Formats: sequence, C-alpha cells, structure tokens
Amino acid sequence: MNIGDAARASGISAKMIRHYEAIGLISAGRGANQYRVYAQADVAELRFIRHARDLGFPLQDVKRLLDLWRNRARASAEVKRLALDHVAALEAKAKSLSAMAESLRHLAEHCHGDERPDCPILEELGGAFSSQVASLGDSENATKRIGKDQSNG
Amino acid sequence: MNIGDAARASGISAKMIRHYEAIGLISAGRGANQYRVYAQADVAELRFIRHARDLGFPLQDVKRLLDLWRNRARASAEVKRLALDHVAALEAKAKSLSAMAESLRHLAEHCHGDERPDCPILEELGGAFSSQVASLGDSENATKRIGKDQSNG
DNA sequence: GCTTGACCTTCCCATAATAGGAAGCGCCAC
DNA sequence: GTGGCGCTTCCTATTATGGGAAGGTCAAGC
Repeated sequence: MNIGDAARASGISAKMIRHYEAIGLISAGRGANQYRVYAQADVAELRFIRHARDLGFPLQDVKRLLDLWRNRARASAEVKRLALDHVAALEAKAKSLSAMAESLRHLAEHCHGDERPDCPILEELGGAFSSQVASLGDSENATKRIGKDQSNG
Repeated sequence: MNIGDAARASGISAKMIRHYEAIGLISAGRGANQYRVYAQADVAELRFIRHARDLGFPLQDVKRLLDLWRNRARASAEVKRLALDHVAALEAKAKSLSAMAESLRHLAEHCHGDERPDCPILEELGGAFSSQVASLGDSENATKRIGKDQSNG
C-alpha cells in the first residue's frame, strides 16, 4: 500500500509518516515509481507509535520503545523504567499545571470582572508575587519532556 | 541600566528580553553606543511578564494582559475572562496528563520489570488499545495553548 | 598606548511535533 | 491524452527558549 493508505490505516498523517522516516523512527520500501510502500507490519508499527504518542511519550522514548518492541528478547525492565519515568514526568507536569490553575483561580475569584479598573490579578502580576508556583516546575528531566498538546487523535 | 542588569533585576534572560522586544511585547531606549537602556518602570514590566509566564500564560495573552496593565482605565472584565479561560485550559491539560499517567501507571503495574521479555506495556501499545485516553485531550482551544514547561524560573 | 575582560550588538541555528503549501511528476479513468 | 488525485521533495510556520559566532564598546590595569 501507498502512504495515503498507511496513513488512513494507522491514524497518522502522511506528513508525519514521512517525518518519522526522516528522523529514523521507521523505514519504508520504495516501489518502481519511488512511491513509499507499506506492509501490514509497517502499519502495526505506525499504530504502535500513535498509541505511544497518545500516552504522551516523546518521540525519543517512542524510538526506544519501538526498538524494544521489535526485539523479542528484550527485557521488560527497561520498558517499565521508561514507563514509570514518564509517569513521573506526566504527574509532575500535571501537578504544576494544577498549581498554576489554582493560583490563578484564586486571584480571579477576587476580581470583580466588571467595568471597574481595579483588578487583583493585574496587581498580583505586577507586584511582589513570591512565585511559589514556579518552584513546582522542577523535577528536571522529568518535567522537561512534556511537549505541547499530545492528545489529539 | 543595561540589559544585563535588567535581566538580573527581572529574572528574565537578556536573550529573552531582546526577543520580547523583537516581537513587540516591550520596547527599550538606546544609549549613544546603541546599547539598550532600561529604567525601573521597564524592569517592572519585565517582572510582570515573568509572573504571567510563571502562571503559564502564553505570550499572546501576556501581551494582552500587559496592555491592560498599562491602561489605568481598563475594565477588569477582560482580565478576569483571560484568567478564567486560562484556568480552564490549564485544568484541561492537567486532567489530560493525569489520565495519561494513570493509564500508563496501570499498565506498568502489570509489568514484571525484570529480564523476562513479556511486557503488557508493549503488548498494549502494539495491540488494540481503544485509546480512551486520547479522547480526553479535546477542549479544543482550551488545551491547545499550553506550551512546554513554563515553570522554570 | 595597549591589552584584557566583561559586556553589548546582530544574525544564524537548534529544540519538539506538527501543519501548510508550492512545484513537479505518476497513475488511473475517461 | 487529459483531468484530477496522489505522490515526491523542499521550504516555512508555529511556541518559547537557549547556544553560539563575529564583532563593537567600555573600564581597568600595566
């Protein structure tokens, strides 16, 4: 099958399939006309990638997981480690975002929200603001890897 | 003061201060030697920006908030609306990440994590996987705006 | 006066993942 | 043999930030 069919079968855009090939995540055969050719096994890999991305794994981790998936003799230890590291990263990021939301909601609750100009939100942004929130965003390599919205199908 | 002093005083790197100027977020005077010159009021604006970024506001929103902050006659309604929209976006994203984490943790709990090759995590990624998780990442423009890790000082 | 070093300038590149579009060629149906 | 769709590659944009090169400036010290 051609790339369009593989895209429909896997739920990954043709654009991204080419990209994944360019960065060495997958490979594809070529037909006589230079069109990329995909077999069912390739589609299975693409689906694997999509599922890993749906779980928020960065492509770097996906690459590693894919290697492990292909290798029948792999040890499950590394998979589990990758997964749990990622869980920690996701939870750290979620916690950080929740803390931001809570801070901001707190500020917003004290804002009239009418035509009057005085607004505690702006006052707080301009003022002292000891930034307790920011300090949640540590966990170093844990938090750093959570990209943008990864949850689109 | 020069850009280095402003950077130290505001907690924003000189690199980013130049960037913020380039995208029209702030402006700066120039000395005879073409060096950028900052006053206390400029540092206050930079601090404002940093606080808004700490709360996860995207620069586009920061620009709007900054305009409102500068305008003494602003109505607090728009500020509150921006804030609450952002709260919703943050919470949606946090929820999405938590759901991912929970799914993944669930999978990891059933993985031996030793030298044996069988691993339910990989099996699930390769297999059916009805992707209930992915459907959480909707909320359209709510979720789309949460960038990468914004919580670093 | 000349060197050294810290600081500033602009410009280019890289990151992560994805999307949009242009220009050109292939292929199948009519 | 042509229209239209699908494929190819290449370039650009997004968001926020950092790294680095090449070169100008200024103050201090010898």
